Amino acid sequence: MLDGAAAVFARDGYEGASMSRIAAEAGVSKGTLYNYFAGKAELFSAYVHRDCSRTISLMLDDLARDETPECTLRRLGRRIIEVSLSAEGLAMYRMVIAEAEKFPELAATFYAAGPARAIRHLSDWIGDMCAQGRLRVDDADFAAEQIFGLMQTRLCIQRRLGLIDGASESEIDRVVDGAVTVFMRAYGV
Amino acid sequence: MLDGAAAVFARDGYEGASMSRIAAEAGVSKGTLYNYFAGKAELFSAYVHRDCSRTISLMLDDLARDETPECTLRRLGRRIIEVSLSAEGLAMYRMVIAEAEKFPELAATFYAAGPARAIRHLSDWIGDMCAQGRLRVDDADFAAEQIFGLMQTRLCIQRRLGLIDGASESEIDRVVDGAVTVFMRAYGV
Amino acid sequence: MLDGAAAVFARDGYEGASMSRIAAEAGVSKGTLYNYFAGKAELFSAYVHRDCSRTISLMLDDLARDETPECTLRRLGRRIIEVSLSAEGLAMYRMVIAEAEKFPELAATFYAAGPARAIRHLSDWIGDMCAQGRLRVDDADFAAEQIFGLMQTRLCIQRRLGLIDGASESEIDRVVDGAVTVFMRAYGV
Amino acid sequence: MLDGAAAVFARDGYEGASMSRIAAEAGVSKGTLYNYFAGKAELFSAYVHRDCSRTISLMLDDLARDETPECTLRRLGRRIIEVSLSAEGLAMYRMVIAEAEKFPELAATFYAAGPARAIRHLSDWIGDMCAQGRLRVDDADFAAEQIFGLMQTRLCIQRRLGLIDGASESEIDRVVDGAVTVFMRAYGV
DNA sequence: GATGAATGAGGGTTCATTCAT
DNA sequence: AATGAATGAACCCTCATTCAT
Repeated sequence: MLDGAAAVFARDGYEGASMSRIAAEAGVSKGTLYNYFAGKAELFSAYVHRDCSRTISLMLDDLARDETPECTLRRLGRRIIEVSLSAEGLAMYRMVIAEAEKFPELAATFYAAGPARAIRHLSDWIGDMCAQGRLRVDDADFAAEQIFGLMQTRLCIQRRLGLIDGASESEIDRVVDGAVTVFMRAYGV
Repeated sequence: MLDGAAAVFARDGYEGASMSRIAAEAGVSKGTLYNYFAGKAELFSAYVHRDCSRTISLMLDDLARDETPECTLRRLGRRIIEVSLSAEGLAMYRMVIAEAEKFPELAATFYAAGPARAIRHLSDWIGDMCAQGRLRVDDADFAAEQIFGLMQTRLCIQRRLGLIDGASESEIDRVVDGAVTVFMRAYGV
Repeated sequence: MLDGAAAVFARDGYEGASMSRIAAEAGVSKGTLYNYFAGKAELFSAYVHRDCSRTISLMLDDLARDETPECTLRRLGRRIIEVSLSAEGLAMYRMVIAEAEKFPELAATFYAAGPARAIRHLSDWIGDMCAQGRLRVDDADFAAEQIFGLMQTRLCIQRRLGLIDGASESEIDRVVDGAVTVFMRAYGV
Repeated sequence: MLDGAAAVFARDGYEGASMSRIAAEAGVSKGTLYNYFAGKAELFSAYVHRDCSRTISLMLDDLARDETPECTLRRLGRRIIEVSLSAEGLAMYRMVIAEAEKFPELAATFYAAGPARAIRHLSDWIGDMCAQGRLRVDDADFAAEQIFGLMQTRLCIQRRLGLIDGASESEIDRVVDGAVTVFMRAYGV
């Protein structure tokens, strides 16, 4: 049922989605939908809560640390970009942004599950690197956000606007390499 | 009439806006609205076309170049952030992102009027600086996008998610200074 | 349009009536209904306001006074009963009673247009009769209400419960005569 | 289970009540409700049948006769008014009146349990009084209905319309005394 | 015997759109 | 050129009812 909601919400957005279509997509009756969720808003909320972390957490799984700083940055950067470009990540971003005024709590959830987690992860890692004398950073949080910003360049912007449908490995690498280069020049020892 | 549309679309989004409310806001009848615009989609399109450049072009006006590179970067960076945080800029971004699938042409228009213009401007400036030997940059376009990305950090992300309602001068300066510092360390001579 | 509402409300009651049926009965679309009335409640209110006085005011028109007290009482009594037994009067009574909690204002309107008017009329007339020395009444208002109560006997009660569908002239006369007899014995000089 | 139905029906009326709320109020599942009652109509019917006499029979209990006629009339009159003003009596009256068309049998039940019983009781008593030479009445049934009508004055009407929420002892006494006075003047020896 | 998940028809309401005036 | 009355499809949601467990 949440899967049906996911499909329709992702395709039509919150306002554009109709409970009828969601019910049809889920293979249940409208009545059943309302037996499980108090209304459209609650269904939307449940869907975002479930898929937010599910989708975005792919970003941070299995990130080993025993590598060179550049390697770690590259791997994480690629993940960030891949998630941002994925159909699910894109749909989630669009909907949460569009309905942020109406569902402030969902926006907070999205931020915590996605950007905030990635940034915190990066920040911790930067702290480690500094302690090991491999980076020189004053404000680790801020530097982490900068990496994040550098990754959201070109591809992510254009994808969100529907100007591109995806990106090749080499295009992603180009962005990642550029970001890592800038970062290391700025903060490397 | 487009002013009425602007007010309602910005407040309610595309799906949430109703032709009735727009007509009321504009002080004309629904019939008149339809005499000038074929339908809601076309009205939306006309509104975005007009306000896109109008809002976003504030970003680039009066940007003199006879300063130090840091000064120029700072001024432009502040502009970018201010527009992104402004009510109009935010509303436009949300709507265009949300409806990018349905109105691909509007997304292209938005991109051209906003990010693309800023990036081209930056790119040209970077070319000049390189010619003057004050910067060392291989791919000027890419570097320009990186500046843009570094500016969209922290404040812009949170604003789009409704987590903050604005930012103080000093918060903006913090982001701008951080971005300029990283950029100059990476690309300064 | 109010005529359609009247027909459906009278037949199905407020809760039982549907805007669809009213629209069909009125020969307009549901949309048109909502162009004229903000909602079901307002339509109901408009209908009651219009038909309340329209229906009930038949009760008091053309009541000349230059007769014997008995004659006047009889004529008015017959009117009260006739209205109470009429299809319109009955439907109005049922609906207003049923929805009094939800539409207190309508109940007040109904009371003012119907019972209160009849009672005030009677009270004034009783005052005149006392001044002429033809009746001896302490509390004219109260005596008026008593006449009203005496008229609502047997036929009205049974009609409201659907136990009878109407009454013959002689049945009405029986109630009226009984009421007038009791009243005159109690208050006549 | 009938208690739950009683609470909800009395509060929301027949149309306004929902089987879900009744089940919740009764603390059973909707399925169970349908195991015991064929549907909403039958449940309503069962509720009215049970509570009709239960509520209204308070009217006639403990009415001793060994008093003066005025005393007896007063006691019975007070009872009639009290029941009519009570929350239960009022709710029952409203519902039965509103749904009389749809549930003619219930209206008959209500009439038999309430007004008819009171009237028959009064009629019998009037017969006794006549036999004892303390009253002079031609048509005992009709006179009984007149007493009933005289009691339903002022307070009952206004209560049914929601114009008042109850009445003080003295207000009730006023109505009762007035009714008894009229009746005794009309029919006393 | 009791449950509660499932249904689908219908509820009131909104809305983009049309068209005669 | 401007209007506003009219439409009907679609909206979200509620409900009486059924039935496998």
